[in-house]
Amino acid sequence: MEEIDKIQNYVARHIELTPEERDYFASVLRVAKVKKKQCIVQPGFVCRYRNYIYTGAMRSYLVGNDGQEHTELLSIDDWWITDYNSYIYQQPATLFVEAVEDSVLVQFDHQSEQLLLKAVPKFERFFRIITERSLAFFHRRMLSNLSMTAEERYEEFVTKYPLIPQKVPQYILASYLGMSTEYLSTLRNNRVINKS
Amino acid sequence: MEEIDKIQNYVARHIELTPEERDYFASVLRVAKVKKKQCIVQPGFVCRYRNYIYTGAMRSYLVGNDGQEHTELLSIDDWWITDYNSYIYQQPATLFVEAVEDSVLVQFDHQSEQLLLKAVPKFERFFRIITERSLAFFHRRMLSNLSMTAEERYEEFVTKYPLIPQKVPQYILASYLGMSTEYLSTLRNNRVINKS
DNA sequence: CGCGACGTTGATTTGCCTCAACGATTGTGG
DNA sequence: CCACAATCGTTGAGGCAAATCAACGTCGCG
Repeated sequence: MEEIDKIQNYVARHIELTPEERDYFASVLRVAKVKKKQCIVQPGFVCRYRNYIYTGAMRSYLVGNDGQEHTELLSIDDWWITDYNSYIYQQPATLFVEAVEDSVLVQFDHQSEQLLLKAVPKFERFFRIITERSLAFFHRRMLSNLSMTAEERYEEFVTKYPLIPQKVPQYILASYLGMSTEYLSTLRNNRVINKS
Repeated sequence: MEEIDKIQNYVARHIELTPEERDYFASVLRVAKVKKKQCIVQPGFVCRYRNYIYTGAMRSYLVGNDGQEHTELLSIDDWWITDYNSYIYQQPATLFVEAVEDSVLVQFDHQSEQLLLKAVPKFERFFRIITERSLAFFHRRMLSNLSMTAEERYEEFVTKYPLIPQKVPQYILASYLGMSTEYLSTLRNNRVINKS
C-alpha cells in the first residue's frame, strides 16, 4: 500500500531497517480514512493512536470553560497528530482531534508501539529524533506566543507555512494563533491596504 | 561525586546499565558551578551543553525587539535546561540561559552525547523518554497559555509548583507566565483580599 | 432554493500594559 | 558598621491591543 510505503520512507530517513524489521513494522500499522469534521479523539476517552498524516489536514483542540475552541496543533501531510498527553500516559483525553479536511492516516496503537520498541530497539532512536524535533518546534512556538503581537504571529505563520492557510478556515487559524476570528479578519484587511 | 551519583540514579530510573556503561557515561559528564545571575548561554553562540540541574534554579529567556525579557523555561533541581533549538541543531542560540540562584549543573556536551548514543544505544531510550515528557509538559503549557487568563495561569502555577515562587523573583515569574510585573503584583493583592 | 457555515464590519468594552513615582529590602564598598 | 545604590515589589492613572457583541453578506451544499 502506498500509505505504508510513505511512512516506511519517512522512517528510513532516520534509521536503517532490515527487510524483516520493515515487515514487522508494517504489520503493526493500520490505515484509517476520516471525513472532514470527523473526530478521532474525544475528551474522556483514552487516546489509542499516534497518527501519521498521509494526506489531508487535522487539528487538536480544547474546548475551554467559556465554550471557546483553542487549537493546540494544526497538522498536514507528513506530520503527526494525537492528544499527546493522553497517548503517552494513556490517560483520558482532554482534547478533540478532528479532520479539517478528508484525510488518510497511518495509525500506531500504543501497545503495539511498546512491543515494537522491545522487538526493534532502533525505533527508540526514531522516536527520540521525531520527539526532539517536535519539542524544538514547541519551544519556538512558545517563544512566539510570549514575545510577539497577534499581527506578528499571523505574519510569521503565513510566511513560514504558506500552504496551511489555503487548507484551513480562518476561524481555526485564529484559534491556533490565539486570537478571535474577528480580529484576524481585520488584520488581514489592514494588511492588504498597507501593501498597496 | 555526589552530583554524578544523582544523575546516575536519575538515569537508572529509566534504563539499566552495566558497571562499565555507568563508568563510560560518568566519563563524558562534567560538573559546573554557576553563581546567581551568571549566564551559561548567550545569543549568537552555539549552545554546547544540555544541563541537568543538581541544585539551584535556572531559566532561559529571550530579549524581544522591544527589549523585554520573556522567560521560556524555569527549571529547578532534578530538571533540565538549555537553549533547546540551539543545542539539538547546533546553531547559534537566541536565548540567554541564566542562574536564578547559585546552582550546580551536570553538563552533557553535544558531541559526547552523539558518541554515547553510538556506544550505548540504550541511551536512545533514555533520551526518548525524557524528551517525551518534556514535550507533554510543553503541550500542557501551550494549552494553558491559549485558554486561560493571566489570573488563572498564576493560580495554576502556584498550586502546581509551590516551590518555585519561593525561589524565583516575581518579575521572572511574570515574564514566564506572560504578563507584566505590575499586573502580577495587583493579582496577588486582589487574591489576598478575596481569600480573607 | 434555503439553510448552515464562514467571513466581515463597526461599536463598545475590557484585560492587561505602560509609565511614573514611591517603599522596602539587599548588598556592597568606604 | 553605616551609607548609599541597586534590585525588587507595589500602587495608581491613563492608554491600547484585542475581545465581545451584534448585524449582515456570501458562498457552498443538501
